[in-house]
Amino acid sequence: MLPERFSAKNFDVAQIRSSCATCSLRELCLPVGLNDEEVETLGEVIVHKRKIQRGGYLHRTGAKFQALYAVRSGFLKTCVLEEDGRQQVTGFHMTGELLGLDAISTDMHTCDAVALEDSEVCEIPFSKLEDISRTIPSLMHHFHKIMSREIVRDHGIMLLLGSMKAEERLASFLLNMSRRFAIRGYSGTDFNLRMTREEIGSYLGLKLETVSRAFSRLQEDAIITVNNKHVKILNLERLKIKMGNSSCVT
Amino acid sequence: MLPERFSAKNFDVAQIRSSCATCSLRELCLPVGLNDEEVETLGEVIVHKRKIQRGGYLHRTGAKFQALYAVRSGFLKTCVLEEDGRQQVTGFHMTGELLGLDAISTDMHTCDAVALEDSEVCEIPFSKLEDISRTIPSLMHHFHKIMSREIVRDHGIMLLLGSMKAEERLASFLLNMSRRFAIRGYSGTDFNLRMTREEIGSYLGLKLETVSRAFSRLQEDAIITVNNKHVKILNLERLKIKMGNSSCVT
DNA sequence: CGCCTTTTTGATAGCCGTCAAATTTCGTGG
DNA sequence: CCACGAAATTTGACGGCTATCAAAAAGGCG
Repeated sequence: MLPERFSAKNFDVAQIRSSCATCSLRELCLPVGLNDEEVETLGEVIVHKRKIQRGGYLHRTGAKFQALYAVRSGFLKTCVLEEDGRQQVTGFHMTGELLGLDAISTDMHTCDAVALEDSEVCEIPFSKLEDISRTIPSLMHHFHKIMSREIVRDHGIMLLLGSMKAEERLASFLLNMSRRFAIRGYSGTDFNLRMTREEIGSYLGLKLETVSRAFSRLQEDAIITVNNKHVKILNLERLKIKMGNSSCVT
Repeated sequence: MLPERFSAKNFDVAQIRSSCATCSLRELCLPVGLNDEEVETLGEVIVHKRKIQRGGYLHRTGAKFQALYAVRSGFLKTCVLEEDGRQQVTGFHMTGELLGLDAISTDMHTCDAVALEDSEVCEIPFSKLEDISRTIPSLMHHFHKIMSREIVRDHGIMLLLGSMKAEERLASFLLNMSRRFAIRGYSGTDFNLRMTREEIGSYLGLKLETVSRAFSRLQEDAIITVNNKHVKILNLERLKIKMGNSSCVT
């Protein structure tokens, strides 16, 4: 059915399907630590990427769980909704990060995942991932590490929500963003936030006005400059001091 | 070397080592959903239980990760320490629950685990668990569910810490305790808390005085009675209303 | 260019943290 | 078994941080 030029001879099928092998995120994402052959195997079960435009949903609370998603490009948030309409943002997700881990427990997604800018994700059917991880121990182990890392991250946020005040929370948040941008090759001191003050506030357990005031305070102290969503970190060290010496939120 | 009566012929070795097969927690713990043969296999890798007396440490932050622990009896807390001495309790752990999941990510424990009463745990060497889970798909899947459930639980606590006020947090906490006691066959409306007001406060992001006041308030409203660590829930429905209609913390 | 959303900033109120002291409970040793 | 001291709990008074309400300014999208 496919035209001649797409036959296996001329075109690597694995690359059509997912191209883990050639993906620039190979060192950030699920394939970390796998050899070429193993990456190939993994790539074969991953469904071609799916696009979500800004504001669109990757999945909604209650939807049947079938696949994990790896962020290929873009930026997403996950949030749990309360009956009274309030939402709590549980995370922001950048390239190479895995979404949907919460859904394994009940076979249903327990949160909404919304794209904050046009995004692409790779779809990883979970049952297939479990299948092949039986034959690739390093993949299984790495997957366990990813889940564990999510737990550690959540504990860090619990610490933040349970014991920091507004300015410390924001400093912690900015340092976290900074580090994650830097890992991906972007500037860790000059970046654009994709989320609103309200979303930051929801994530940090603060009201949007409080977030705004905390931004202004950090700017008055000449630690950062803020112009709407554009943030420049002028003094990383002092930002770390503002955060307090509490355990780093990963 | 062993006296005759301990030879394999007279005594089931698997039972000496761990007795998953005969453990009363089989339906709460890691073996959920396994058949007899699989439980036997699992039981063979589990190291004989270890006792921790009240106040003792199961593990400390920074300790090398080698095994997960299943609570056999007793009650423990996990907490992360900040440099300035403050501690944030990240969880309370009852029989059948698994500890150490956070340590997989870095091969080091990221929190302290302390027994709040004399406790026993089964030690599950993690590398062996991964080995046998390759041959027992249902064990692997169940393990993934357990990790995922921990993530969902943490998200629930983030919601609590980020958006509830003191009385709602305490109500939520009491309902959670109630449910977990009930699952284990104890009364869900009449129980003794094992932790101090300070530990509850740390878990809920409140100061101990605030926890005490919230207890008093619930008692004034005739929703519960409190005598020190002894709690009776007089009106479950009204306690649920106090919590607000927010998503349940698991 | 104009409308709507987002952000900023101010004023005020309320919840919770802090400090303090009294009371009860618990653990240890006599 | 009782007594003593340390730890935990309760309760009050007060202050500070953040939420709330409000309005103006800035930015984004059609």
